[in-house]
Amino acid sequence: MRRSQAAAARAGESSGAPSGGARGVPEATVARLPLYLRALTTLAERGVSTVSSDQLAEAAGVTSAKLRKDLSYLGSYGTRGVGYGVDFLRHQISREIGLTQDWAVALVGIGHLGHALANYAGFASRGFRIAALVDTDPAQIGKKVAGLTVEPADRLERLIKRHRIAIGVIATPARAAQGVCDRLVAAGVTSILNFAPTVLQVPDGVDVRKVDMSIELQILAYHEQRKNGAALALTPEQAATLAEAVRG
Amino acid sequence: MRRSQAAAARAGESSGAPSGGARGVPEATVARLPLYLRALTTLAERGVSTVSSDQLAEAAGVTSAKLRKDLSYLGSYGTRGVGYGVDFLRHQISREIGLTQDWAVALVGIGHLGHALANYAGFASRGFRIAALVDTDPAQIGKKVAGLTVEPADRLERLIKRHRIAIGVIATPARAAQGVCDRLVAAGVTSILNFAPTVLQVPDGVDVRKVDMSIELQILAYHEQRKNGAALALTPEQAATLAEAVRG
DNA sequence: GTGACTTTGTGCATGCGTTCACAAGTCACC
DNA sequence: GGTGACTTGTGAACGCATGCACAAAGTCAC
Repeated sequence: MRRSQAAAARAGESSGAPSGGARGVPEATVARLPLYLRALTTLAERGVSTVSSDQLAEAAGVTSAKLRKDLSYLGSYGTRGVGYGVDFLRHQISREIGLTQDWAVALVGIGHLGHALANYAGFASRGFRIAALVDTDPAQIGKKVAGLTVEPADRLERLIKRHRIAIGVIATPARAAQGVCDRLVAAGVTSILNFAPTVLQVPDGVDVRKVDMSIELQILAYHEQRKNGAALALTPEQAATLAEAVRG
Repeated sequence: MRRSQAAAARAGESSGAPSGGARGVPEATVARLPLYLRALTTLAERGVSTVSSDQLAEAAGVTSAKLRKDLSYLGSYGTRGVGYGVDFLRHQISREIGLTQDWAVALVGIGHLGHALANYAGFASRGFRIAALVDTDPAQIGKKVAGLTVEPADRLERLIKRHRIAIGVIATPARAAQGVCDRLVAAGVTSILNFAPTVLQVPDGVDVRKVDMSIELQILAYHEQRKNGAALALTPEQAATLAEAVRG
């Protein structure tokens, strides 16, 4: 049975996981761990060996109380009166997220965005290795992108099995996304990162996360509208209320 | 005074907005409106003129209760016993988000990702118009990308003023992002969409949203780790607990 | 060893978001 | 005009996330 992306992702029901899973880190915390990890990496490169929750929170863009509570879900990795060991904490978070192992990723859709993703260094530097590039466009197939050959779509299943790929990235046009998604899932992929502007339907046990620039822009536009000239774009009701207020 | 991206964005304190703003649509709802809008557009193209909350919820990947509550913040735009008028609702949401007006956008950083963004059709089809392409790389400057000429960075301020740009998109490497952000803000930009893997510091009144593929992948990896072989990657504590359970 | 100081870890309160369940309203059909 | 089927809009309950405030636990100077 298929369920919606939002239903599965939001509810944090990444089922298939042993219920109760470990110590049960809240979803909101999980989403911030990569942020902390990045801040810690920056600090480590700068030669910092110890950091307080205040400093780390500042670097990660959160409050120190939130940071401490987040970290407390992982364990007691700090030292009172001192702070956190940068390298130690970095390792703990890496392990928690699962970055100590290597993740093979399939990238489907080698258009402009696919090219950008294939060449993005941020993947490789974490434990993510793009193991397969796939496209349906005959003009793309066979071409070398970021050191890999673009394969035709019908090899998808074979590639996933051979490279033990668990994560798929969809960078196709919207109309092709659900089909690609279905094939990925059928071949055994259980985590999908979707760049196509579509809601994907997946069965239980498959996680979907989406990255949607158009939606982000629209959210910004909403707030922008309220800032400048809220008066320039009034709803009929607002206009009426304003008119009343002025008269009254 | 500078505040962190997360602090400002999460708290929904898009300050600068008249406090209380309109009827006060919750932030979580605002984030879903674009989803509904997209689903409605698809339905309209298919010739559907009326839709129930169940159907629309299915298409948008949310529950019908959530959808109805979300829409109720905008007003009573449905008809009991019937559903929602597709075109009417579409227009109402568009207006609420602010898509009835044209938004000029500046795109800074014309690398692989910048190219992909400049060519992305999803922007133009909504009310977003890329009005300026800016880069520091001399090799890029002067080139035509998606019909626009790439301008040098020192023209940033002038371009923003001339085109009345309120929204900036940052697609530079991480190390350049904060500098670009500062210049955008200084020139009057009050909404920023950040693709660089960095936490941006901005003053009150400026909204920042980030799109970070590396973080999304890490969140997927976390859940993936719990699914397959949770046994393959045990923490010391988990291993101990397991061992005990087996013995006991 | 002692006292002053620093910083973590956490119980508690608060607020936001989601879900449930149902009254109120609409339509079609007889 | 009345009846039954259907769907919205919303009050109320619940649960998750955040912020606050402080005890617990450590360091450092002397």
